[in-house]
Amino acid sequence: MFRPVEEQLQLIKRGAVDIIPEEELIRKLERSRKEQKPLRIKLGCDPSRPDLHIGHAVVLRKLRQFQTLGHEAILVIGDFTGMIGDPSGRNKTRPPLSLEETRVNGQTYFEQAAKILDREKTSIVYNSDWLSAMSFGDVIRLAGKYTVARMLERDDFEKRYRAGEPICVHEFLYPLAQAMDSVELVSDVELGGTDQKFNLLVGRDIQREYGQEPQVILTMPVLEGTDGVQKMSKSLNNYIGLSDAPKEMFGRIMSIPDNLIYKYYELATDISFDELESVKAQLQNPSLNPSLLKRRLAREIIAMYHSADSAQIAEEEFDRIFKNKSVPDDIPEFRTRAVSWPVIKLLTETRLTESGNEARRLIQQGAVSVNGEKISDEKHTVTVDRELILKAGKRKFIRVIAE
RNA sequence: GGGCAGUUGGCGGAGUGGUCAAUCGCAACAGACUGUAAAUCUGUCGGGCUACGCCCUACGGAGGUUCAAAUCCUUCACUGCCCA
Repeated sequence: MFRPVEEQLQLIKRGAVDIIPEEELIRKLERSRKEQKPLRIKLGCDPSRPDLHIGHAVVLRKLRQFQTLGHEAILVIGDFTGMIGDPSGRNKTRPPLSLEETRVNGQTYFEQAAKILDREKTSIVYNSDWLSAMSFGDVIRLAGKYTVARMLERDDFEKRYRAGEPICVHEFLYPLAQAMDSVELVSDVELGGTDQKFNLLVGRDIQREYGQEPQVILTMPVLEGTDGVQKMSKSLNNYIGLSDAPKEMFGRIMSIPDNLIYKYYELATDISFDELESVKAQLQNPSLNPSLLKRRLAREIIAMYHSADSAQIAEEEFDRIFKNKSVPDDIPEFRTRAVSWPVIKLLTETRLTESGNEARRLIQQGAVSVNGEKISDEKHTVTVDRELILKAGKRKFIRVIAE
């Protein structure tokens, strides 16, 4: 049933940053194979932002690999911890959510995660099930097992503390709560991004405190967003969402900087080791246009979450708009009875621009056109005969139709 | 409980009575160019307008001083640091 340990290890290590400690993982794998008993692999997720992107997918895909190897995937929806607000990787306290909100988000989360995981073989658990049952006394006893100095070892806590930024006491409880999840689930391995390393390690200590064999931790790199610098996240608007339409995905992938191409291939696609090597070699070849590799990357990713066909359609659409500078297939419509429209009014009314001033600015910058003809006079009046295409900037179009 | 410092536009961060819709950096947007919605360069970046000038709203909240306040005073809220 289980493949040889060496073979398993090769797949498990792909892309991983840390496996701590690796010998323990090997021991666990050996035992699992001998006893024909799958390892329990835990992945916690934060339901405060339920829109998954390919950055989340990196670690979900790792969980999927464990499933493929026959191990048991446990997805912990942090509905309870969502109420605390994990400050990992952020320098600010997050606003807490209500339990209901986190439950709803958790469901949404799973729906999207199911694009990657083997739906039938994934256990979904909500940590409010056990955490909300803990009494204040339980919590104090738990808190007694860790020290403030150790908490302050965590990089972001330390930074915030030094910078004189607020750290609330409840934030210290987050790693402990997450550790209790591991105790409750008796996890063998816990996955996470490198930014989760501290939390995962606390899990080991607390499991030991509760008389369990500590979990092995495995961290995956954090994927930078389309800006190429910051961690992919929705709030920075540098993400590629798993539910994004193919066209949207294509554009966003094309906008990543060249130096991220390899990383994306490595962490976000399933291409083989050999192909990865070939991508690396091609990137080093100065006569080869990197945009070709980006195109292929975009097609690979879209094929995973949509289909190969929609990937091709998205690529054609991309060329039509940006290479040939023509109008996309389906654009929003605006119906009107009025025949004469001052351009500025039409731009604001159709929501192509936020304000009149913005409309004026765009006209001055030569970004506005009607049926392909540039409008340079901000007092211009547009006559809506039957229909026309209004364009503001390179990505905003609207079809204006006379009623 | 006491003392000190702080709260500025999406973010970071200048500005200590008029010349401040607020230097600068990042992000964003536009144009040019290109190998792509990369990079680079240039410009824009609160709202409204009868528009090279005018009006409105805005520098944590409320009130006050003043011809005039982001800038001074009072008070409330929040945050950090130090002492207890």
